[in-house]
Amino acid sequence: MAGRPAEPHVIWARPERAGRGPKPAFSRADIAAAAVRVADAGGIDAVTMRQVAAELGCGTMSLYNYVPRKEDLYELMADRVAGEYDLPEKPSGDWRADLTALAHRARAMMRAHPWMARLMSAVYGFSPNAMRYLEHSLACLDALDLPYGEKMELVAMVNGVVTTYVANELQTAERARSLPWSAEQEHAVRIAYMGREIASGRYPRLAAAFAEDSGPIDLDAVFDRALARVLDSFTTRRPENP
Amino acid sequence: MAGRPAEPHVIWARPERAGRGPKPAFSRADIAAAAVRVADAGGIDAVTMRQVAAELGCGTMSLYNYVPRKEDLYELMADRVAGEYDLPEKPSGDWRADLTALAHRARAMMRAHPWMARLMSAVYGFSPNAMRYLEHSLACLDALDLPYGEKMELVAMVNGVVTTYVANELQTAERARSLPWSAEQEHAVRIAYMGREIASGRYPRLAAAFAEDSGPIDLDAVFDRALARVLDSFTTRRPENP
DNA sequence: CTTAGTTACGTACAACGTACGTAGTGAGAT
DNA sequence: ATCTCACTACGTACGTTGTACGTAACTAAG
Repeated sequence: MAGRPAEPHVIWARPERAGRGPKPAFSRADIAAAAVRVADAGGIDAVTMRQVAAELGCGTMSLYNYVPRKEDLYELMADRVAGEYDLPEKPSGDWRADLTALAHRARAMMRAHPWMARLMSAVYGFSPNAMRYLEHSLACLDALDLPYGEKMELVAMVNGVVTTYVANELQTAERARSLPWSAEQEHAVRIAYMGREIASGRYPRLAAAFAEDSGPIDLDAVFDRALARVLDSFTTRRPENP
Repeated sequence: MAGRPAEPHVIWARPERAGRGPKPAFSRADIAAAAVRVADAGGIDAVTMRQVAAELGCGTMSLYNYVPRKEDLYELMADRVAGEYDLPEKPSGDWRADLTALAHRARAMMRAHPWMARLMSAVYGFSPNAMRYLEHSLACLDALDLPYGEKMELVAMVNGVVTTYVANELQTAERARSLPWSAEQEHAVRIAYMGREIASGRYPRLAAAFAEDSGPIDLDAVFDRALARVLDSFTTRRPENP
C-alpha cells in the first residue's frame, strides 16, 4: 500500500524517485505534460484520472503511484504551465515596463490554456515555478523604493487584474464545453434575454450603457487600461481623502 | 417529457408557473433558498441534486421540473444571494463613498457565503438581481462625468477587486472542506514546505519579503488599500508615460 | 367530459474518484 | 548468490454524481 497517506502532504515535498524497487515508468513532468495535453484538447473537465492514464498509456490506478490525489494532479498542471515562461532575462530597470510585459505574458499564457483561470483558484499558489515567477516579479521591482509588503501588494494586484480579465473573457467559451449546445447559441440566447430585460425600462442606466455607440469592445485595450490604472496607483501620490 | 430542452435556454426566460397541470409544490425562491442553505452548511460540493431535493423534502427527479440542469440551480443560488443586498436607498452623491460602501457590502456577502466566489466564476453574470446590482452601481456614478463605457470599466474593476481578494482569503479554508484533514494541518504543512524552500536561497526576494517584520497581515486594510487605489486611478489624472 | 400538458418520482446508467488486493520487480542486506 | 521487502503496476469494486426515461396522478382548456 504505497503513497496515499492519511495526513496532509505537499506533492513537492515528496521525493520523485524512491530508493528501492523498480524504476518508475514516468516522470512527474511526463504526467504533468499528459494532463496539460488532455486539458488543452478537452477542457479541464476532461482531465480525469482515467483520461490522463490513457494519455500516458498506463492503467488508471497506476497514476496513483505518482499522484496520491487528483488535486495533486492539478498542482502539477498549474506548476507546469507556470514553468512555460521564459524568465532568464534580467529586469531592465524600468519596473513599469517590465511588469507590464510580464502581465502580458501571463495573460497570453492563460489564453493559451483557458482552463488555467479556473485551476489557479482551485490550487495552492506556491508551487516551485509559481515561486520562481513571484521571485521574478519582485526582481522587476528592485529599483522601486517600497517595503516588500507593498511590493507584494502590487504584484498581487497585477496578477489579480490578469486573472480577472482573462476569466471574464473566457468564461462563456469555456463553460460551453460542457453544454450540449454551442457557445454561440448560448450567447445569442443570453443576449436576447438581456435585450428584452433592458427594454423593460427597469434598468435605465444599463440601457444607456448598452445604447452608447462605442463600436466593438477591444478586449486588449480594456485590459491595458485596467493594468495601467493599477500601476499608476503605485506611482502617483494619492490625493488626501476628507 | 417535461422541461429538458435540447436547445439553449436561460432559466430566467422560462415562466415560473406553467398554464396547465397541477400547481407546483415549490417556488423558484424555495429552491434557491434550499440550495443556499445546503451550501452554507456543507460548502458548494454538498450542493447535489439529491441533497437539495432532500432539503426540500421531495424526490430527486422532481427537482428537474424546476431546474432543467444543475447549472441553472447555480444561477438561482447566485441570483438569490445577489438579491440579499438592501439597495433601495438612493446614492448619496459622493460616488467614491457610495462605491466603497457597496464594495464593502459585496465583500461581506461573499464572506458570509464563502462558496459564492467559486460560483460567480462558473455562472453567467446577468441574472435579474445581478442586473439590479449593476444598475445600482451605475446609479452611484451618476454625478461622475464619464462615458458609460468607462463607468462600466470602473464597476468591473471594483467587482474584480472584491472577488479577487475574497477568493484569495477564503480559498484555503474552502478547499479544505473536501480534504480528509483540517485546514490548519494543511496550512502548517504548506508553510513548512515554503519555509524550507525559501531557506534554500533560491528566492532571495521572497525570503526578504517573508523576513520583513510587519506583524500579522490585516486583510481588511489590504482590501481597503487595493480598493482605494482602483478608485484613485479614476480620480487622478495619469502622468504622461515616456 | 375529454384530453393533453404538467407534476412527481422510482429506476437505471454511465462516468467519476479512489480503496483494496495481488502479482511482479529489483536494489540493498546477508 | 540468495533473500528480503519496499516499490511499481493494475484489475476489480464501491459509493456518489448528473440525469435520461418511463409511469402514474392531476388539473386547466376545449
